[in-house]
Parts: sequence; structure tokens; C-alpha cells
Amino acid sequence: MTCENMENYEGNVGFDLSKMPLSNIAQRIMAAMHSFDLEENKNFRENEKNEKIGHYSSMKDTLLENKSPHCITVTDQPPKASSIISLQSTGILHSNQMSNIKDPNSSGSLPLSSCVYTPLHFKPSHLQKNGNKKEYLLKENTNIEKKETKNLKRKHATASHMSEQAKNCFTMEEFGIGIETKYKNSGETKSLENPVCDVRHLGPVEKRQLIEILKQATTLVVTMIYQDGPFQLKHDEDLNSMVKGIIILIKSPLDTRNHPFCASTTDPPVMDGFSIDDRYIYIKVEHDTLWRQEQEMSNQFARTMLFQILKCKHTVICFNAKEFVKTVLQVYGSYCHWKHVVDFVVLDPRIAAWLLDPSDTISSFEDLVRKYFEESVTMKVNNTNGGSSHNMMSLCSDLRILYRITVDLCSKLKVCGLWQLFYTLELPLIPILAVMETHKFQVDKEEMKRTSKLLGCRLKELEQEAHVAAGEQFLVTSNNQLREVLFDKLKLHLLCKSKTLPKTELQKHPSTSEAVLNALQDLHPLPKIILEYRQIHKVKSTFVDGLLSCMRKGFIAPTWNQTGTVSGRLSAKKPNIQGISKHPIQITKHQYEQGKEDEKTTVSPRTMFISSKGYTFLAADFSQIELRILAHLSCDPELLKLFQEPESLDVFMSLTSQWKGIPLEQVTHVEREQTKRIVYSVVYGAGKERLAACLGVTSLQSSQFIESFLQKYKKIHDFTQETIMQCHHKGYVTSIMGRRRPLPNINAKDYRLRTQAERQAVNFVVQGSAADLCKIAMIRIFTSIATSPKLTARLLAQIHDELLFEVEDSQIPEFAALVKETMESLQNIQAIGLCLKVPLKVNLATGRSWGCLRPFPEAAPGAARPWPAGVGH
DNA sequence: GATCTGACGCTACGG
DNA sequence: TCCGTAGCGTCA
Repeated sequence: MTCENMENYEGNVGFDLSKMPLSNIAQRIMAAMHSFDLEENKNFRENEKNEKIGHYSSMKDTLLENKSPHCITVTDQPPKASSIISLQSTGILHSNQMSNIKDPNSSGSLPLSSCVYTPLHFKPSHLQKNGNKKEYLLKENTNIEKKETKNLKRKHATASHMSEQAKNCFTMEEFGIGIETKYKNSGETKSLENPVCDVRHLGPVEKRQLIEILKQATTLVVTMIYQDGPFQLKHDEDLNSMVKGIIILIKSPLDTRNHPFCASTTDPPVMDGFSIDDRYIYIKVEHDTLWRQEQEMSNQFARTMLFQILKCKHTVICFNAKEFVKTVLQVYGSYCHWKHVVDFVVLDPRIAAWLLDPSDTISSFEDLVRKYFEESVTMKVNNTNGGSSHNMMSLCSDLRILYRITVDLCSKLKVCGLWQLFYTLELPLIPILAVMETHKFQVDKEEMKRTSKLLGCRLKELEQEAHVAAGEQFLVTSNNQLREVLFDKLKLHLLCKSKTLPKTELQKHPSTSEAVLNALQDLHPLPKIILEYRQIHKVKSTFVDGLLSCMRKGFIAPTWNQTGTVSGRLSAKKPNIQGISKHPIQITKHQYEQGKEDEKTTVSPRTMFISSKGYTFLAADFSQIELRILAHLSCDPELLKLFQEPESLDVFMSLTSQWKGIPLEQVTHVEREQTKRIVYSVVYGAGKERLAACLGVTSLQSSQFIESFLQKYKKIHDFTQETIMQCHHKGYVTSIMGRRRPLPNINAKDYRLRTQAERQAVNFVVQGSAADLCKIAMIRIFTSIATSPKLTARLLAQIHDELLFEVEDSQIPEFAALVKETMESLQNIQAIGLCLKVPLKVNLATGRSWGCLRPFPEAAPGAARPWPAGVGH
């Protein structure tokens, strides 16, 4: 690509890549993509093209070419026939590799050559000595590779020569000679076919040389081995077992003529981006802190290797990369500050696959292979203890498949216009989430235990009351039994003539949901008892006992899932910190002694979360983010006016006061919440029945309400119609950052399925865009902290539109200002040419406990407010 | 008979 | 016939 194209591009999208935030990350990934193209297309690219590779401008071009589907790189072209290596003609597959491959022709997108593997059980010198090279490659292919190697030599400097000793060490271990004695006591990697080099057995010279090789490598493919056997690639993430070691496929530069491991002076065979010189190394991870001296030595080298990987300029590929970063932080955290991993870029194919199809949850590497490698490939699952040669061979094969899949997925992302989203948003989040998971929440365990007891007592009382009210004993937590009592025995539905009561979703039984019980509560005492029982039961089971079960050593640390939603949001589990009750509940403690009044206690799950000593929580949330995005996207004048007028502090408050005809000050929190639900319900297409149930009014009233709402905000309706139309046309919808959601049912004949897809389409555009903004906010603030020598704030949680930090008391004013400024500045993101028509508003709150945060006063410009000691509660 | 599993209903969260 | 997360309990 030329400078001219570059200018055109900047003119079109209105930004200069070099000025982008996180540009260093972007550049590194662009370099990575550049190396992909380089390797992937080596067999069919013209020599002239290769001459240009290696210049910075061409790195940018790689990205630029892929801005639109109209200009894709040659990656997406089929390879020239001459470059294809026929499986039959090579006949070199190792038996267990062969079993993984059926018919390479069945692959839609992969070049045939991708299925040819480096024969790990032969060493190059051996092959060449026997003059077998022609069996490996077609003549034409060899010629092409010779040319390629020559060209590439200009770019990749040759690694320093390694000693004969090192060569022997690697080759011997690789091909099993002498391993029996060497690994006699290690209990692992005993094998005659083991291709993996355990770095513990390297001498000082070899270690230095290995570091050199690492520096020269184009790409690293990383995976972890766990204590209980399965590799990370096969690993069920819920197993939560210890990491035993890390296996790395080091892809060496393609110029291997003078490579220390290649005895021959002729070019080694290079197939499908895999050089025979690709190395597999094993780094044992030592958790034990009481090392003996020799262990400390090898551990020190392991650290050096891993830190080299973290800061290296080459591409790193890892399936479930967050786990890798987390492992490094957990095991070597005392040597590696968390700020150092923030700009670590690692390509995670799982995330790539999720961006391409967010509704398809890829739960394992096998899933990924099934979907993106070949339909016919059946992966062998290694459930036996890692260490046997078969498993090692299989793992090496998996690593190469992983590399191949990642290359393909990156090409697909480029074609779909998802590449920028991938590298500017999703990849930088990986280390951020890893860092978040290594920081722990402090929770008041004793208070929780007391609360659990209190709630248990109250539940017993309510259960008794329910039995009395029902006139029989029944299981209060059983919806079936409750349904029998309410509708078969008490026949409350007959007394409630004005409303048709909702049915359950699938079984179409009469529902016992909150909305139903609310509608029935004036007819009988039982519904109200059940409502209170459920509220308390939820708090006890999920937020008290559930939280206690997530605790490890007095702390909790949620797991963050980057690929768990269809809308681009994050999700959290164990515990689901995003779902912890916000509002306190009142518990009445009956006093059975005469003359004593009932005691009322307030239970608020979030108050159990306490900041560490010397630290304060700071919460920053975007106010009405989805509604603001909707205003921007729909350009509805009424909605825009609501946000543009500076006096409208809270839109839902204003709307509530307008509708109810009461002064702003009289609007209660509950009313405001209800208004919020109503607005979003209507916007996203709620039916009159649902809204009626939500509002507690008749469906006639609710349908009138919907009509008047859409009449007032006419353009909202136009926007939804436009979105649906586009979705019908394209089959998918996109967010402001280009995030996609394919909706195959959008053209379904079934009315139910089709209209559901239509509502999902509208919801995705707004919710997905809000998710984009929240992620950008996270990355920018996190990067600011990481690059600041002073700031120590830790991000604890993201609750969709809210970021929760733990901040050193003394840094609160400065950090609060930074957070607010950063988040509100997202109204204009020049890098993507985004300029929202409404301002973004961020509310700040601080406190020692998550449950009682007080609004943080806006800092006067230029005058830092002193932070009073003991703020909070 | 004890345990496991998946489907379902409900309810927190967020918008 | 608002959207979309996690988690708990029952039931077969």
C-alpha cells in the first residue's frame, strides 16, 4: 500500500492511526497481522510484494486494506495451485496426526497445505541426509519457498549461532535420545518422541540462546498445563486447578538457513507457515515459595522467559489468554507489578470467534476446532495425566491448529470490519480483566454469618405464616405447590376478574411471579407473605450464603467473562457481582416478650463489601447511558432536548414528575425506578400485557400509555423501524463501534420468532453501543492508572455502566476528576469519528462500603479539595 | 436409596 | 410479544 492510500484512508475515516489511543498496542497488533499475512501467503505472493514488507507503512496498510470488505488482503484469496502440497504426495504425517485429519479438501477456507505438519519425529538433518526432501515437498513449492526465504532474510536478522552443545540438547530432547536418563526423576515428559524442551534442563549458554530465539521469533503460541492433567486447550475453566507449566510454540523466523538447529546449509522445508525450526518449550511453574537453590535458579529463568513474552514485540496467541496473564500475575506477582501487563497484547481466538458470532458460545478449544478448523476433524481429548509422549505430540499438534485457526479468524475479522473493535477494545481488556481477577474484595464475613442467621429466623416465621394463611403445610419455595394453593385451593384467580393473569413461559401454567402476587395481594394475605419470603430468601441464598461459598481466605474475586454475552457486555460469576442487590431490605424481628416492640433491621448486601484500610471506594456511573445513546441514534428532538437542557438533572425524575403531575422533589426512588423500567420496556417493544403487569394497570390503560409515549417521541419509532429494516436487509445489526449481532430469525416466517429478532435488533444497537462506550472507558482509565507513576487505584468491578474502584484516600480528588473527565470525554471519540449529539453525564460516589456510597462533590476547577479523613461511614 | 443433571420458574442486576 | 446477564430452588 502506498502513502496515497493512507491519506485517502485518513480522509475517509477522519483519524490518524498514530494518534489513536493505545496506539502502541494497535501497532503491535498490526505488526502481528502483517506477520500473519507474510507467513500465510508466502506460497503465492509475488516477490515484489514481499520487498515492501517490513516497513512501518505496510503495517498500517494491513489494517487499512481491511477497513471495508471492498479491500481485503490477499489472505482471502485461494492459494495458487502450485503452492498446494498434496497430502498423498507427502506421506509424512505422524500416525496420531493423521488420525486428526480426514479430508483436507473438505475445508472451505483453508489451503490444503494447512493440513501438512512438521514431522516432529524426524530432525531436519536426518531428513536431508537421507535425501528424502523431495518426498516432503513438491518441486514447485520448494522453489517458491527458496525465493520467499531469500526475501524474508532481509527482514529477519539471523539469530546468533548456538553452540553445538545447545544443538545437541535440543535435538536430543526433541527426538527423545537420552531423555530417559535426563528426566529420570522429573516424573514428566519422559518419552522417546517428546518434541518439547523443558527449560529446566538447559545450561547457562543454552538459556541465553533460548532467550535470543524468543526475541527473534515471529509468533508464540502459548498454552498451560494444569496439575490435574488436562491442558488449557482441553480445560474446563471451572476446574480451578493449579497451573503446572506453560508450553510455548516458538515460531522462528522463516530464514533458517543458518539456524543453529539446522545442520544443513540448504533451506529447510517450510510448510504453511510452519518451519521445521519451530520449537516447543516447557516452562515449569513453581508455586512453592520454599525453593531449593537449584529450583530457584530454574524458576528465575522461567520468570525471565515469561517476562520476555510479556514485553516482546512479536505476536502471542493464546486460547483463554486471560488465564495465562492471570497465572503470570499470581505466580510471579511479586516480581511483576500488575501495571506491567497492561499493554501485553495477546491474540485470543476465542474472543475473535465470539466477535464473529456472539451467540455461539465456544466453551472449549474443541468447540473452536469443530467450528473453525474442519468439520470432519475429531479432536482427541486428553484426559490422562499430561506427560506422556502421545499427549505431548497431541498438544504440539493442537498448538499448530490453534495458530492456524487464529490466523483464519483474524482474516475473517478483517473481512467483517471487526478487526478494529478486536484490537482497540477487546484485546486490551484481556490483561485488564486478568488484573481485576487478581485483586480481591474484602468482605465482612462475621457480619454475613450473623445476617444469614437473622434471615434464616425470619424465613422460618414467614413459612409458618404462609402455612397458616394457606390452611395447610406446603413447600413455600416450590412454585408448583404454591400454584396449587393459590389457584386450585383458594381460587384467587377467580376473584381477580379485572386482569388476565400471566402464564409461565413454556409450560403455560398460571404464573406465581411477583407481578401476579402483586395483583392478588389485596384478595388474600398469602401473596404478600410469599412476596416477603421470596425477597428474603433471595438475599439469604444468593447474596449471603451464596457469597460466603464464593469466599476464599476471607476474600472474594469474581470471574469476569468477556465472551459470555451477545450484546458485548461483560458478565461476572462466582459471585455475580453485577447482580448483587442494590437496595436494602427491612427485616422485622418479632419480640415475643410482652411490652417490647418489634425490632426492625435493615439488610443491604452491598454493605458487606468494605474497602481496605487507607482506601475508599469510588463508583463512577454513566447516567442514563442507553437513553442518551437512543437520543443520539434516533435524533428525536424531544429526547435530545431532555438531555441537552442543563437543568434536567435526572431524566427519569423529570419524566416521573411530568407524568404523575407532582413536583420533582416529591418523586420517590421507587417511582423513579418504575419510570425507568417503563421507558426501556416501551422503547424495546413491550406489549400492552407485559406493561400492564409491570405497571399494575389494565391492558387498555397500558396500550394507551404506549401510544402516547411513542406519539411524543416519534423519532424513536422511526429509529426502530429503520433498524429493523436494515436488519432484514443485512441479516445482522451493528453497534457504534461496529460490533455485530447476526439475527438469523429476522426473516423467519414464524411471526413470534421474527418479531423477537426485531426487538433484539433494536435492543442490540443501543445496548451494544453502551457496552462499547463502557469498555472504552474502562480501558482509558485503566491505561491512565497504569502509566501513572503515582496513581494506585484498582478497578474492582464493572457493573455495566458503572466502574467501581478502590482508591487510596489521598488520591481520591485527583482520581475522581480523572475518571469523570475520561468518561464524559467519550462523547467525542475522534479515533472512530464518533460525536454524540448528547453530552455524557457521569455520577461519582465514594464511601468505605459499597452499600453506602455518598455522591462525590464536583471538584472546583483548578482547586483540589482536601479529602477529609474517615469519609464514608 | 443417594446423587446427579437439565429444564424450568423466579428474581436480583443492568439498560 | 421489552433485551440480556447469573444464581437459586424444584422436579422429573
